[in-house]
Amino acid sequence: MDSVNTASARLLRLLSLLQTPREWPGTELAERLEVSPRTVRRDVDRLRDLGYPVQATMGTTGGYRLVAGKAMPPLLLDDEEVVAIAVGLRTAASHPVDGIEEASVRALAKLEQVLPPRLRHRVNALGAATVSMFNGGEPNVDPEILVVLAGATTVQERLRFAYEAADGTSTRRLVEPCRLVASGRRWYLLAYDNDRDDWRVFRVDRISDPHPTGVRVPSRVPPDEDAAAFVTRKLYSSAPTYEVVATLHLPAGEVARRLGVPPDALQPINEHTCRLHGPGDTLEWLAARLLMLGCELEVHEPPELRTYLNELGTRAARAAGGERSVSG
Amino acid sequence: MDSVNTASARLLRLLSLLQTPREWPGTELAERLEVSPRTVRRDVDRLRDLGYPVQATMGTTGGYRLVAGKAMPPLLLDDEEVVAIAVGLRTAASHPVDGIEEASVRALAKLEQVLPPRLRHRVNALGAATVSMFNGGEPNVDPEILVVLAGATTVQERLRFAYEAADGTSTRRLVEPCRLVASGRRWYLLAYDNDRDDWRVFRVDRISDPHPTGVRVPSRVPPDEDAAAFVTRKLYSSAPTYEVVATLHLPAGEVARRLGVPPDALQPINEHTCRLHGPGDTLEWLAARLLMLGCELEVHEPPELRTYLNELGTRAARAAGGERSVSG
DNA sequence: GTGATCTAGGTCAGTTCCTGTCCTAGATCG
DNA sequence: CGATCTAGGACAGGAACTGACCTAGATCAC
Repeated sequence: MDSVNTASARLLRLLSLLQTPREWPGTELAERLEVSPRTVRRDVDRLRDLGYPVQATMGTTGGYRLVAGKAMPPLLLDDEEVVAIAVGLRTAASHPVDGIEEASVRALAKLEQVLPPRLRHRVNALGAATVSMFNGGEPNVDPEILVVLAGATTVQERLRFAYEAADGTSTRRLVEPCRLVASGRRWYLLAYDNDRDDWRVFRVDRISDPHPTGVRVPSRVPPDEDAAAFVTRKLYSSAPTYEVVATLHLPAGEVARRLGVPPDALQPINEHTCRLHGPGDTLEWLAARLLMLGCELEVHEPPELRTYLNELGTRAARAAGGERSVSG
Repeated sequence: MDSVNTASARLLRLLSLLQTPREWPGTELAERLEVSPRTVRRDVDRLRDLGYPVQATMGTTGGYRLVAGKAMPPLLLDDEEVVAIAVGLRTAASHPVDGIEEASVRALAKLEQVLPPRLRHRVNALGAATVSMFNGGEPNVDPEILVVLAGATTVQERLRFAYEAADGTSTRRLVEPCRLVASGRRWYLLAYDNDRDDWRVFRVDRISDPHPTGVRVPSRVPPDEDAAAFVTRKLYSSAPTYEVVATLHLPAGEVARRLGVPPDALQPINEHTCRLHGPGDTLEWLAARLLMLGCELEVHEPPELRTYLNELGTRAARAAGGERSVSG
């Protein structure tokens, strides 16, 4: 049957077994792999030579197990685990608030490339239902599109897509993608626009129907050393970004832990109060983050946030039935 | 140098190359792997025999690439991708709102077992700062603890930990873990308490300092067929869980898409209005989800949510400087 | 259409490497 | 102290791998 390539296939199966969080006696491994215990010992040696540290404990209750080493071994995952990882990566990519956005998308691209269709369906079904609480009216980034863009960027392949401008008009673009950058809660694509013969920054949530042309192009030198800096520079002129100043009636340490902001964004005022000073992307996001701290606070800047909080407050009061409650 | 085990190691390297989102001509693969092109073709055949579909395109621009097949190939990830996955899984495990909580934790356990120390540090540094917006006063679940519990559960290994009861008193427990269950936004451990000689349900966020004893115990038959059902039954008597009834001034389809609730939780009232009827775990969570829809709404049940919304509304208004603005 | 470039795969000989069966040594636990 | 496990050397037969050379078929650029 599948008796092909016995040695390599066995090594992979052995790796898969050893990744289970338990100890495997050599005899049991020999049974499972249908070889002699001596061969198991040799296989373990082979894995060690490959750089994967197999720890062995001696004595009656001993056995083998894979432990943390210098390099990551190939991950052998079952269906459900793969789905869990894919869903996690999708939400992480849709809500870039970390420092690993590009890596998330790369990993997602790598994973989706080899994701069996049945698992892809499950991921889609689950992903649609997830963490949609963030997009308070904001258009969300489609992970599928991100994956396509990331692929085209790493391969340096010409790309065609439809782009909806701020005024609602839609145009078709032909670009050479350079880098995918996350800023705040949004994704941006830095690319050279072949029709306009200049560098452009595209908001990914306005890109639809991306289509790799298959044409690979030589790497064009980006306009600036740091792509992220270029995107930021290009964007601060047009996209609204808010600079928040607020007084929070909560210890600075507590706020730092809960909001995960850099330490220089917080100035302690006294033991129970501190001042927050940092950037924000959307009003909804800012308001939710601040209110869910659960403490008293005063927002000083920007005025738009104060307006929004006022509106949110009245809406919450109306939702609670401030005027008249519903009859039963 | 590392010329050990040429065939197997080469297969893994080939897999790693083919997982990159690009096309690899056979000659280039031969160069990279330092074998003849004929051997590359044979290696590709081997991979195909192992079940990993290598797609080949012919012609001048042709080449090999790994595509989606029936089974997942071993994932070969670089450092940053691993960190991204680990962070994504941690947040997913801390906020179980999907249907794949157990799989997330299993995958996380598998990954953390072999995570090199330097990567572990990066994951810790990033994970601490992430998505802390959710825990509006609620104690958060420590992913590390989840991983330990999951490991002990799958291995059926006795476990010792400190447990803080609702009244604040802390006791040490010795249990045989049976299953880890996610319900709402919380994690629960179903286990047989060896001291009390009975089944108990522990809230994971109240468990600290878990310690596997290394003693493996035969699988005890759980009290009920379905562990989740048992946990639910045990919990509904003590833990507060809310049943929400609300009218939302937004089309039912839009709400379903944004909230990700099951279809039977929504009844369309008219074209622009629908009624939501579903469970919720904490008031903060419910309020945030509903308010971030951005639409007008009325909450009918539970009364606690209406009280909370009222309080939130006044707090938002105060934050906006409803009475008097700050002097400049 | 023609040629270039790529995948696909058969055959064959030399050689490497793998495997199972012995064996002994050392560590650990009850 | 004995049982149980890992660790690893020696050896012989056999399986499998590799490179070289060959032809066939598909695709694309010119």
